[in-house]
Amino acid sequence: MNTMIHTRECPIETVINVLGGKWKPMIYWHLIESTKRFSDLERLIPAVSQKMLTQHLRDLEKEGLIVRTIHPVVPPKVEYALSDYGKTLIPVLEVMCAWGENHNERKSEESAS
Amino acid sequence: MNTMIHTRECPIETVINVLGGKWKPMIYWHLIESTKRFSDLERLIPAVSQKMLTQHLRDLEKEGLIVRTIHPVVPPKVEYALSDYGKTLIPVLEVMCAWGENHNERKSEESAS
DNA sequence: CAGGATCCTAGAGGATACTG
DNA sequence: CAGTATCCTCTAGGATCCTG
Repeated sequence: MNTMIHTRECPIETVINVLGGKWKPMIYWHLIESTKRFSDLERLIPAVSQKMLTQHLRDLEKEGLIVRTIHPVVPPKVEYALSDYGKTLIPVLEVMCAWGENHNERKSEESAS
Repeated sequence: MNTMIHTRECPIETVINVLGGKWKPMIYWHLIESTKRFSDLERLIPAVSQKMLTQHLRDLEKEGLIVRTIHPVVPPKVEYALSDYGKTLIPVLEVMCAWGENHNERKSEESAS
């Protein structure tokens, strides 16, 4: 495989596409902590619409980052968890998170001066 | 302006917002290599429109990531370079890039099977 | 409970023309 | 050369209603 970055789709865009949905980082973030049900995520992220929550979960599942488990009970019980592969994103998120926090502080200071 | 909104915005979203424009990662990526003129970037990123190139450059400048230097000559000469602060993003990009490349390969294999 | 199906809007981005 | 200024398109996302 060619590792000449410029000739291929920028891998950074890949990451942004994977996490780029409005609520995806937050969804992912909550799943790092533990497995969650659909209604858990709705409660944890009150502003998200059902439609987008569903759609983002499907996207993340399609990328192999999360696993959707349907328990055949009544009422329905569906659980979402990070896949082993999905966990490989955690260190990436941590690095991003650290920079993002610093950047937010920087902007706060600058608007306070 | 105060920072009353201390809802602890997810720092990951901060990174995504900073790099989230359609061409921002690519612009940034080219500037890592060296200082570039506006026309250089147009040539390096043929698909970008003038409008978006200008707009994204302004955004990146506003975030303090790049520096815009106007040389008072005729014809105009404007150069864009990473700021020292902007360079702090490089390690973050490298981590993202590594994961993104791996993810692209993974998806290639899966669609080839 | 965990969604699917519809309809609708805002804003990111594109196309084109013009200019100091 | 390095942009503005307009106008236009397209889609991510929101709101609402319905169901196995």
